[in-house]
Amino acid sequence: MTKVIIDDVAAEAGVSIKTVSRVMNREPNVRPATRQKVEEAAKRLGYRPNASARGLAGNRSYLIALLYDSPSAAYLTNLQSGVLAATQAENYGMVLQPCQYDDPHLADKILTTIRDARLDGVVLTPPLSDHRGLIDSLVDAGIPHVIVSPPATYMETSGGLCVYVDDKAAAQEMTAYILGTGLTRIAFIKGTPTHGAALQRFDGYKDALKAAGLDLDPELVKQGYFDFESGVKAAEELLALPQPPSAIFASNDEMAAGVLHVAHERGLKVPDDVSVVGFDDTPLSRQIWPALTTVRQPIRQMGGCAARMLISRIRQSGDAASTALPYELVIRHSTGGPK
Amino acid sequence: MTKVIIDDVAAEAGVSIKTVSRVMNREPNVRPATRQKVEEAAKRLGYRPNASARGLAGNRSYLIALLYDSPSAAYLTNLQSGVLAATQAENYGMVLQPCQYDDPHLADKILTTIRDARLDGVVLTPPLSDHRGLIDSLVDAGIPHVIVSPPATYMETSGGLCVYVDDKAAAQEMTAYILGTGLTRIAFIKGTPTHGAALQRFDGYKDALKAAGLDLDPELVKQGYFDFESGVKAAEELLALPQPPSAIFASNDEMAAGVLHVAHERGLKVPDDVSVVGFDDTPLSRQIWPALTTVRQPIRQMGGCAARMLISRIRQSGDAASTALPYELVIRHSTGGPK
DNA sequence: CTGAAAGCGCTTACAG
DNA sequence: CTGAAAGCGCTTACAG
Repeated sequence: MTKVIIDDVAAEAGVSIKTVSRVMNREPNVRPATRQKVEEAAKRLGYRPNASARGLAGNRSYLIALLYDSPSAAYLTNLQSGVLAATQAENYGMVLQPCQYDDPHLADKILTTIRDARLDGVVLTPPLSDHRGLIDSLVDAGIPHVIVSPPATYMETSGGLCVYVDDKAAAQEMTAYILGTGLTRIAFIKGTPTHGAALQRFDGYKDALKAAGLDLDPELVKQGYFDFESGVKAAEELLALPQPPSAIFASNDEMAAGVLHVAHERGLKVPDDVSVVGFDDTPLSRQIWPALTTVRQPIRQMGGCAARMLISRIRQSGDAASTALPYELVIRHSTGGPK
Repeated sequence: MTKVIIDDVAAEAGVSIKTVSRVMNREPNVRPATRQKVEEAAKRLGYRPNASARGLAGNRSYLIALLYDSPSAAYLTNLQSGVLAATQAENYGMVLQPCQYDDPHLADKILTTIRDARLDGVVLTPPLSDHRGLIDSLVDAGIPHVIVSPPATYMETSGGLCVYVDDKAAAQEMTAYILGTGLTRIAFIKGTPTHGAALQRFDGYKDALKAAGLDLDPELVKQGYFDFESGVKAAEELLALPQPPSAIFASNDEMAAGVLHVAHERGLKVPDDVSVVGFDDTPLSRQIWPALTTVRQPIRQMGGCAARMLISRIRQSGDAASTALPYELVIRHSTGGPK
């Protein structure tokens, strides 16, 4: 119960406190035998480094911030939980930083916050992942950062660290699945245009049509904004067409929920009259009726991966590289064919 | 850009650093004029206290922890956002602490975490709000804490700090509303039995029936556990009854979503064949079809209130008292009557 | 109501 | 690969 400090561990291991410090911070240049001796002593004593002392002496916080602007609650909590777990395993802490994408001074404010709180690095999440001004400021200021679901152009033009899912391949595969159920008149509801993933999903849809030898019918493509309301609006237009689609692929679950809403109001049976597909596999997709066919992204793992990459970059361990994580098609009851 | 420290503020205000410290920590015994002088100097210089230095010198973290065990994502993010805002306004920080209700060593683990991280206090959220062992440990160890939605018995028997909504009155009012639409055969799906709010909601339902001169029909009351699945199960039993209910009041939105699911599968029209009501006003309640009539709790405000009460208790400012926040009936399309 | 001194437990340079 | 000294920016006692 009585608190254990670095001197205790040093005494127990028979080394100086500086060596204990090296081990706790995973610094190189410690003999394996010494490292092990220190780790055992720390464990035996139940030593936990004092975060405040570390922060004060090192002029930094050992904290990373999760930057977000009102994503869906499910997305945020999953990502958060992944970041938190990874962060604690590395003797780091996580703080939450709500942001406003539209704030013209966003980049300045964030930089100030980072300096004031001596934050070690930040994780950017959609839609902030698309905020070029913010990203550029971070790069210019030399702030370590990792981007979750970056814009397509960013991935190609920079050496920045990113975590993502191959949205294009996922959308292509899902479109192919729908085609496989015998439906060819497939509508698509696009996501927010500035969001990289939105573009990729649309590309995947187009590629699948092309691969099947089908032409893209422009009247079957509607602009949405990743929210329920825009899904409703797009669905109303689509289902009022003289020749309505036999399937609607919405770029995310919330818009798909909007589509279901409109289908129900019009007395349409899903999937008999129209198939509906989403993207994300949020809890919502299981709770609406019928349960939604969708694409699962491993959000929690993406958070963990982002945190580990960021910390490794902060420590200059230098073996961090952008990572693509696997997606998965989840076939439920809003589409025909085998479940 | 160059960092401002307490000495700079002291010099600017013409006082000692100790006085600046008093002002920043809202301590008493500072002449108003002096306080103002310091506050102006701090503002002019853009002074932000160094959290690490405060923590090290004070042997505490100026951090409060939000303790939770997998509540709904919407609930967590809302509460979190309220706590975060209040906390920052008071020069405190917030950390997240996931817990496992069923862990037999939960109380010990939490106490250890609190000591290791020198946490100043904790906010308990459902279902941890009902964990007597945890609460007792916190009380015994003298750890400042605030309970969100406490068990009914706790409120009456202890001087503990709580934030809550009058669940009983809300459920009573909602039941009365359903009765007002002309329906009398109203079923009720209870929530997790150990959860105080679950009991209160059931009490409110019973009181409303009694006030209307109606007898409680035991076969119309089902046990649920605040999750989608248990809502499905309860609804299946209810709707298979020889004389099914004309309305179903689920103790939360997720269970209500389960009820809608079953109703749709059975080809029942909502609200024509059966009215459905939830509790919480999560985003889900707007995204399912038809949009759900429910009760809104001001979750975000509850978080802010809890944080302010906790910090005031930590500072021994001593004017904190348990607080009831207002609820609101949200009438949408899953019930008959005027919208 | 206000202040001068000591010290919290680490990391940073620097040395070897 | 390892260590001795200094100091980070606050708060805590203690004084007056």
